[in-house]
Amino acid sequence: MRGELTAKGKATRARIVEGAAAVLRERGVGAATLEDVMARTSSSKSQLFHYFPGGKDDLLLAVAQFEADQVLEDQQPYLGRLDSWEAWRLWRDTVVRRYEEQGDECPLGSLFLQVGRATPGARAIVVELLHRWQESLAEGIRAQRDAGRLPADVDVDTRAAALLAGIQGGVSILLSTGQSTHLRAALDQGISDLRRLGGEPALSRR
Amino acid sequence: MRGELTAKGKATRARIVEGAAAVLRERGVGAATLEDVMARTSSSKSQLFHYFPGGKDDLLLAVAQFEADQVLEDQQPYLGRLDSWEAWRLWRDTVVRRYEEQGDECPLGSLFLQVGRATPGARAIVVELLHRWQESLAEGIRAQRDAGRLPADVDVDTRAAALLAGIQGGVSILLSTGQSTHLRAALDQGISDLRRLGGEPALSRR
DNA sequence: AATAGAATGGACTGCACGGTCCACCGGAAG
DNA sequence: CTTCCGGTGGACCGTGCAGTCCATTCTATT
Repeated sequence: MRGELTAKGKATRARIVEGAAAVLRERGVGAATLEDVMARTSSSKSQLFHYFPGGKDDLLLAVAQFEADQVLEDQQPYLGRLDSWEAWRLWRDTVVRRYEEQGDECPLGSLFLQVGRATPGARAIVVELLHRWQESLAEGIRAQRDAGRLPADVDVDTRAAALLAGIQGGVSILLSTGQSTHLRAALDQGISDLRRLGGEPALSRR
Repeated sequence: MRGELTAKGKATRARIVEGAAAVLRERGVGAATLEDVMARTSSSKSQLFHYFPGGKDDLLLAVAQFEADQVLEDQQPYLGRLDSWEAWRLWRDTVVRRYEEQGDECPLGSLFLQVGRATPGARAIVVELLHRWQESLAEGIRAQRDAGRLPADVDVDTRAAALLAGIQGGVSILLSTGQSTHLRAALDQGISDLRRLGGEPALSRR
C-alpha cells in the first residue's frame, strides 16, 4: 500500500470506500460488517484486506476521511465566499437542505463517537474538519466586518465557534429526532444576531 | 418483570443499571460487553437476563433512561429557576463544569446514535429529554421577559431551540476533540445575545 | 415449618464476524 | 510467448459474545 496501485487498483479502492460509506450510513458503524461491504461493493474479503491491511479500523478511517471531505465540499461554493448577507443566506439554505435530505443517516457523527474515541487517527480527522469549517465561518465574518457590515470589534472566533456548535447540535438533534427545527433555529438565530450586530434590524422569521 | 420485584430485586436491578452506565461511559456502546457489566456489578448472566429479559438492548434502554434523567438533574436547581441573569450565569457554569468533568466520556451521545437509530424506545427517550430541556430554557426566557428584562416580542421558542442546539453541538465537539471552547462559546454567545436583546450592553468576555 | 416463587450461579451453546491463507487470474513489460 | 506481480476469489479458522438452561439458594407468606 505504497504508491504501488495501478489504475484498476485505485478504482477498486475508491469503489470500496464509497460503498462502505453507504453501508455505514445505512446500518450504523456498530451494525455494519465487512460482509455487508463485500456484498455492496462486489468485492471479496481478500480485496478488503489487500487495500486496507489494518482491517476494519483501517477501512473505517478511510471512510471517515472521505465523508469529512464531503461535508465541506457539499457546502461549496457558498461556504468559501461568505462576503454578503445574500451569500450567507444561500449557504444556510444549502446546509439545511443537505442535512434534511440526509435525514437520519449519520455519515460522521457515529464515526466520531464509535471510532474516534479510541483511535488518534479518527480524532485528527474530526479536529481537522471542525477547524477548517470554523475557519471558513470566521473568514466570512471577517469579510463582512471588513466590508463595514459588522462592527470592528466583533469577536470573530467566538462567533464562529458558537455558530459551528449550533450547527453541530442542530444536526445531532436532527439525527436523533428527525426534526430539523433546531438546525434551522440555530442557523437563523445565529445569522440574525450577527446581522443585528451590524445594525440591521430583525430578520424575517417564518 | 411486572410489579413482582422484591426489595432485594429492585436493589440488584438498580445496581446493574448504574454499573452498566459506568461501563458504557468508559468503553463505549460498541465495545462494552455483558461480561464487562457482570464483572463491574458482581452479577451473573442469569441476573442480567432475569431483570432485562430482552437482553442487551433492554439493558441499554434502561441505561439510556437512567442517563437521561441524570442529565437534567445535574443542572438543577438552576435550570428550574432561570429568573435572573445571575441564575443564568450559575446555570451556565454548572453545565460547563459538568461536561468538562465528564471529559470525553459519552453518557448519551453514543446511546443515541447506536441504539437510538433503530429502536423507537430509545428515540422516545431522547425526544422526551430534549423536549423537557428546551421547555426549561423557554420557561427561563419567559421569566426574564415577564420581568421586563427582555422585549415582549422575543421569540421564545426559537431562542430556546437555538440555545439547546448550541449546547448539544458544544458537547458533541467536546466529546470529539476534548476541547470545551465551543460549548463555552455557544453558551456565552447565546446568553449574551439574549441580554443584549434586553438592552444590556455586551458582557464580559474572557 | 412448609411451600412457592423470586434471586442467583455458572456451565453450555451457537454463531456471526474479523482475520488468515493459498491458489488462480490478467495484463503489461521485455 | 514468458514472466512477474498486483488483483481477485473464497474456503477456512478462532474466538468473543449474546443468549439459554437448569440446579441451587434465598425470602416472604401461611
